[in-house]
Amino acid sequence: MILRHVILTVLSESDASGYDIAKEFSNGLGYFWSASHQLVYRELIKLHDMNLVTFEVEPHKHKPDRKVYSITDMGREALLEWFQKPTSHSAIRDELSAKLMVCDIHSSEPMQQHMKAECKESNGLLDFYQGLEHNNVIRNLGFDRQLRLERLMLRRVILNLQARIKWAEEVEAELKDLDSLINAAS
Amino acid sequence: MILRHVILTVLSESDASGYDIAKEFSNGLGYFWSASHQLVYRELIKLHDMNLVTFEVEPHKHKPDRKVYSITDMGREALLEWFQKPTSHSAIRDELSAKLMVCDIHSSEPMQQHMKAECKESNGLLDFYQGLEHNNVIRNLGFDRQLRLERLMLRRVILNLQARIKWAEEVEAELKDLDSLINAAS
DNA sequence: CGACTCATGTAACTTGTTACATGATTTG
DNA sequence: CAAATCATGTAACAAGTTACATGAGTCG
Repeated sequence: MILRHVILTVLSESDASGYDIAKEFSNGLGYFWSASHQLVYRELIKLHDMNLVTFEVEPHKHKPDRKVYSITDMGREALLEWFQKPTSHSAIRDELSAKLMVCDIHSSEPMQQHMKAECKESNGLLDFYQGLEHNNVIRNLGFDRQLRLERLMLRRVILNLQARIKWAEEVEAELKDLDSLINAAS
Repeated sequence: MILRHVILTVLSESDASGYDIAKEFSNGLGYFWSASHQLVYRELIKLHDMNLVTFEVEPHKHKPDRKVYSITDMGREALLEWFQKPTSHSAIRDELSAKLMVCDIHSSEPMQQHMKAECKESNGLLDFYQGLEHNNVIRNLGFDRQLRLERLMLRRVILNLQARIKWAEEVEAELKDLDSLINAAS
């Protein structure tokens, strides 16, 4: 549902092949959505069935043919309708909290390891995205709308990572304290 | 995969029917995971096929029979194995960021409305979860392990909601600024 | 007397993952 | 000479949603 609209948004900016779109999920789109190439191809077929996109085959010598997709007027309408419709919170599914619950019946030691790994990984990602943000701010000397929107997307990721790191630190400290009580009692 | 282990964790604490477990997703489990009753029943069948749980039918007069599930030793092993295994970051999928991208080709006005709604909803949830946290802290006069773990789960939700609210505020302010530039130019 | 709770499920569908397949061209 | 890039897909599976079905008991 949402992936379909992400694809329509990409096609609103310029025509593209399934391959091009799939690649974008490793770049800019990857800030907020992920999808494998298989899924992209499947969704493009569905979008075509719904008359929201058309395509033309572009033959290539020495390379596979490309199917270049374009958005239709119906596609543009569908995109606008989705854009204006209220957004509901998606279901929470958090594996680390699920594992935290296991600390009630097992030693919390593995959980402390998970928290260390979470800090390390999230800090690595945070550095990366803050690097992109820094870069974005520098490039945006004028008032480029696209750059400013890109920055807001980066802000989302950054704020989320900071919250994850803070949580991991809190949990690690608290679990250490919990274990020290057990050791003191024994 | 994860739902299966959440169910095993519940059954580690006490035996329960599918109905009981499904109901827990509206209570404590709902802090970090969601699942419909249909899905819970289906997963219980799979867990039974894998010999990770057993069940006994408890007949009831005037009420439907209950299938009461218990975890097996194999189930306990499987749970411990999952608990100790490193956790990978789950794929990012954020509908609001996806809609933000549409602001590049449409008026940002609907997005500002989405941000207002997001603030309102997240603030409502934040109040609710902070109420639970307050309650938890008050009850935890001793050093109850379960209560302290519950509090950590609440911290996850709270930190995440605070990040969401901060982002929504930043986006709303920035989009207003973006629009004022357009109006000033015209 | 209508709605909610208790308690189980089936079935169709959607969304996403993983493994496999093909085959030419470019790069280290 | 192996690996990556370009470019398309099929097929099986896993996970989650939505709609439907049944039927007694309780509460306002």
